[in-house]
Amino acid sequence: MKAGAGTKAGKEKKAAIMAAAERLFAERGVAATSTRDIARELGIGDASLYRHFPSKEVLVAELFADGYREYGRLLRAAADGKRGGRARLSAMVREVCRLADEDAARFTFLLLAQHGGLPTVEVGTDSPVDAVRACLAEALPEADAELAAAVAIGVVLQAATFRAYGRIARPMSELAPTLADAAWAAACACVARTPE
Amino acid sequence: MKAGAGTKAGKEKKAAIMAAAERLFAERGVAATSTRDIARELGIGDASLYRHFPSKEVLVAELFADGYREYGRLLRAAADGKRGGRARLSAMVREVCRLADEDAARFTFLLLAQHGGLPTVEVGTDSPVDAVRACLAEALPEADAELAAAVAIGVVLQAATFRAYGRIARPMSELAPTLADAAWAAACACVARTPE
Amino acid sequence: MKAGAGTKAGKEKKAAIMAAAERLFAERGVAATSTRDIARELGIGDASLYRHFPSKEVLVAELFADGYREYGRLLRAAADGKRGGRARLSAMVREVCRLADEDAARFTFLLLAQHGGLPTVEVGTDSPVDAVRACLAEALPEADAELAAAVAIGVVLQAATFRAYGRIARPMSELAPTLADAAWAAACACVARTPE
Amino acid sequence: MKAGAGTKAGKEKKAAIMAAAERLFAERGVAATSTRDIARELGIGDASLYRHFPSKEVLVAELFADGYREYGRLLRAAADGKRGGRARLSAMVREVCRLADEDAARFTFLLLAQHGGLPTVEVGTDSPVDAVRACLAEALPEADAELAAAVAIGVVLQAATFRAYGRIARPMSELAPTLADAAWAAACACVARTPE
DNA sequence: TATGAATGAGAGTTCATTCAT
DNA sequence: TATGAATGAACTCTCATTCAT
Repeated sequence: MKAGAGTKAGKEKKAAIMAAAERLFAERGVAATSTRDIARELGIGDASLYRHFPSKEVLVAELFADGYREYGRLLRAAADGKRGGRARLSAMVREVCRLADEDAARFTFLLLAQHGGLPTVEVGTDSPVDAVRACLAEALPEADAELAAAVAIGVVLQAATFRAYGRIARPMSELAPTLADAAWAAACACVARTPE
Repeated sequence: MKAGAGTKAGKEKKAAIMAAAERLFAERGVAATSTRDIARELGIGDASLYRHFPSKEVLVAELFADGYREYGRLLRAAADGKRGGRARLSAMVREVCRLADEDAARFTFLLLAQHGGLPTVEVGTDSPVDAVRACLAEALPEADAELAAAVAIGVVLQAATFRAYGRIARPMSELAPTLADAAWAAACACVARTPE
Repeated sequence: MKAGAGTKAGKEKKAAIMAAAERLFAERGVAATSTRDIARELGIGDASLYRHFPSKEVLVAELFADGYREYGRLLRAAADGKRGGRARLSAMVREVCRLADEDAARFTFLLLAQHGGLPTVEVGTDSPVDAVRACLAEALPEADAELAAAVAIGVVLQAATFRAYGRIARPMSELAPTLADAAWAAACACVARTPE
Repeated sequence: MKAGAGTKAGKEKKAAIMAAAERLFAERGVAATSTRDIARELGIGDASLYRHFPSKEVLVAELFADGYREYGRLLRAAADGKRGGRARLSAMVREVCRLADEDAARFTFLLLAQHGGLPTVEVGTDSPVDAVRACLAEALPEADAELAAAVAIGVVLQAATFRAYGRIARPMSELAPTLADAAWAAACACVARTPE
């Protein structure tokens, strides 16, 4: 049997490693999580990781790139059926809040954690950030798209950060309508500004 | 009597260490900066840091607490003369943008970097976050103060993050008016559910 | 019945492994060549080597013993028809030079590389070293045979080493006549103490 | 006290490390000697080595470069007073034999061991090899200097190798006169050859 | 006070080898 | 038979910290 790279069992193991790593990275940060920590979490030897990933750096990068792309896809999908910038942004915000609630580890790792500059990762225009930017660029053509995206995203992420620090108790999904309004309002404020 | 930890020379040295550490922490992150890096930056021996700080953790905590308190003070001072929530928030945003432009290292270290959960730091109610929260709690008594603070802060910090990643080129101070409007609009959206 | 270790296909595989290993060992040294390197070179799985060899050490030993014996046989064969010590040594030198040119990897592995003391290998009196020693012992009965063999061999091997390091450009075969004279002269100097 | 790099005690320690490393490298080879082995030999922690050398590679390189240069110097010094190529070569051979007997570890490390290609080391024309080459180039201007050096050096080094393997029992110094004759004879054989 | 030296713990990674399939 | 997965041991090297001077 000359199976290329990755038996079924192998792929499952790889997925298990990624899941465990993601959880630990979200909890403690990438730098504070050792490869041994990840292995111990899975009950395997530390050297076994290296059958599935050539290095910790690649593991982090792959994890990040995969998740980031997936998030971008989900946001675009959420906005897909909606008409009007406000409704589309609203759908995206709702989706983000759902993701934050349903898989907190992944959300934290992807959007709140610091990965040390991520010099390796290049996601192109698949990212959730770009999904928001594209939405707002279309809806508010007179606004600085980058800035509008920044403020809209900031609204949601900072709420999530407050939640992570325990300053906010309610689940994100409950906050979604309010955050959607706030994000839209903030984005709108980026229009019709005569540069002083 | 040689320069001691309590003397003028001692204090200067301590300040120099803090400044160098802050710069390196902002550039590479706390975890990626070793005590030796800091010492080398200053041209002193690696053990000399321990004349002024009992541990790296304390250095980080002190740096953070000092800066955080100072930022809180500055924000409150900026808002002091103003009347009305909107004007007060606006002044705070302007001040934050000025700080971001004038000492990027400190700003990045205090507001953008992650310090690994910061479990040691306890700033009480002196923090810039609480300054914003207090301002909005007074101005928008019907809003969830914590949430309003989160969205207003998120607006500004995410813009700064985009700038740090090179997505936004203009200095923060130029963006300040827009960000002030956006922050206020976002905070207002946290009141009731009637779209303004 | 699939190809087994004793079948024709099995023997071919084993030979392929030995050839690849020899090349890599010569290029990088034994210690710097991993079993995985060898497997990858052949496009087979890392565990497959162990179908043919019980350990890396045995692979090295077998490779060395085989080659060494073969070299001894070839040297003896080269000298076989010749009369007189000088002619016999000359033929051996020529043969060694031919071997160096024709299969540099094998030559380097067998005669220039160090294998870490080679404690496992025991070639008895089949070795090329002993072939030279026997030749000189017969031709120069008054000389210390071991020493005479050493100097004669050193003449040729050091030339090959210089070639390996790029200090000598011409192929060994071109140097063979000169090296034969030099080796003979050196061996003769091991007789008595009367300068020839 | 702002001593540049290296207290007196520090320099002694560095020398001790180099001596221990040299001995182990000679005994087992560079690859088979771990940094921990060296540290254990000295009764210090493994991390302590890194206060004196930035890496194992640098330790090896420094050791090699230092010793090689020293050997070159000694060979040139040994030949200095002598007149005539033969006498000069003879003095060099005697000196090499003395070095082999007096500090076998260093001799083995420098001249017999394999350091893995030594890509880092660049000794220029200070090396013992070049000392021999220069001597022979002057004495035998019609010979290919590189080849003459190779054969002369091979004579001595292969004798030393035989000794290292236990094939020769007498100390090198006893063999020196014979080896000097043999080396000179071999070098002379590189003259007056009409390239066939 | 300031420093070079020292160090135990631990990092990421590689290795030869075993094992289940 | 051939293989991907697994692994314990070992590797080089870094870190925050302590200590003698």
